[in-house]
Amino acid sequence: MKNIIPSVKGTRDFYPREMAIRTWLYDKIRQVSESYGYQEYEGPLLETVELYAAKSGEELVKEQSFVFPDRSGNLITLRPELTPTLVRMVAQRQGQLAFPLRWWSFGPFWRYERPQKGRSREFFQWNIDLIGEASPEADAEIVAVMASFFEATGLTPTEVAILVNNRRLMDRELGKIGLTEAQRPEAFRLIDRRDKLTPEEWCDYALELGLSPRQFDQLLALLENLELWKGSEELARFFEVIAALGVDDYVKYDPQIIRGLDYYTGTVYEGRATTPRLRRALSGGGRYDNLLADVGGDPLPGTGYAMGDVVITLLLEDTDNLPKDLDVSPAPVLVTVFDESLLLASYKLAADLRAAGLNASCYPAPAKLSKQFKYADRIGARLALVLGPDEKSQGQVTVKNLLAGDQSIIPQEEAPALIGKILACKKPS
RNA sequence: GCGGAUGUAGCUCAAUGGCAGAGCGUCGCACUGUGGAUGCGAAUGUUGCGGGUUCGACCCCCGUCGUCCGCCCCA
Repeated sequence: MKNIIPSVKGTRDFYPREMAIRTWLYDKIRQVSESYGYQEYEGPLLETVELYAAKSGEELVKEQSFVFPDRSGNLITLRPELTPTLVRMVAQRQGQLAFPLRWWSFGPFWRYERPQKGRSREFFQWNIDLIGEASPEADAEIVAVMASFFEATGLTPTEVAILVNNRRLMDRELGKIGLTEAQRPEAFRLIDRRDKLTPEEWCDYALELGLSPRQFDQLLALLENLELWKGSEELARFFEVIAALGVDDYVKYDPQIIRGLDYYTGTVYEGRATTPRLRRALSGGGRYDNLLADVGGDPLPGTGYAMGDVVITLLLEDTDNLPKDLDVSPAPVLVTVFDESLLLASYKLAADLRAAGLNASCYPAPAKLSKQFKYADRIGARLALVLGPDEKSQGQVTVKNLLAGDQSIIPQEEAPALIGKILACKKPS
């Protein structure tokens, strides 16, 4: 392989096989989202840097985004997340939209990070949000959509879990053990990082924040307390609704879930793979009640999450839940070209088939039939048609079933109807 | 941004510092009107790139780029 210009670092090429998987995933997402009454939308892939500068995490826009000047010197960002765009779109038409708003989207995003397993610089992300409803029911519904997606793709509660916590609850509990309001955001960060540090490092970090040894012990106890949610009316109601929606197998309380983004205000949740081979975050989100007001809209509560395509696809592959029969050959019929003098007749036959609504391709040039049959086999065609001198003189065409190996000769004018009938029979598999 | 591996034919990988190979795939033929099987044959390389050491480098050293695996961060 020489002199081939390399692809941009961290991007992926979707060959037909991978593209079929991506389309399959998109279809699943659409199916689940729409089953709950959510509408598809899409925003621009390019945004001004200002849109993210206001909120998001500092690091997300400063260090992890693709930002570059356009020809007039304005700084353009390849979107690293969708929520700011969503919030803008809602704020712009706040008076015209019907609330509560249920919207979903699936599209590309970019983050300037070091690529590795489960992470690329260009990825696809499912976003789904419920805006205009502040109740725990709204959070529960959104979490139920996530659970339904797992269920629809064959992932079981032993393979994935949705961990839930509530920032208001944690804020209150931190207050109870004597942390000042100024200390609490840092304490959130501390909790968020617990899994990423050794117990010693974590303890040092805690003491650095000014926690007393007694407070440290109290914090530890807090994070071990799986009953903590019972002290939150919001979460108590949330779990009731989750049970009513029939997805409680997937949803668990976890006092350690905090989430990194600064704009979350209430219930937060995270979909995790729990299989030993792949213990990673699949999706994450939460309630953001101040975001609309922050960008200049009237106050509106919202809740929603995002799921990237990379890790979920890895997990689905790992758990053997990717479909095996993805059809990468849209044209089940290949018309062969016998020789130069019959090329146009073959082209016309293929056109007749297409006019009848069948997907058909025609070999583009005369070639040995063995070569054309081999090609038909390679592209996964089910039928190969031969229009040679014998057939032509009789007004007929040979139809060979490539799976069964048998063939028959049929009148050419009946070919579209008969072939349609053959293809309508279930695929022998 | 930090650490560790790795880079040889289209793919998967061999080759102790001494002629750069195999399997699979591709192409051709057996089979000038029929694919998936079989047999025979053929093509394919600046060993990522640039330096260095050496009589001699795929092999050792330095640099660089890509990829992979961790960390950071996140989806």
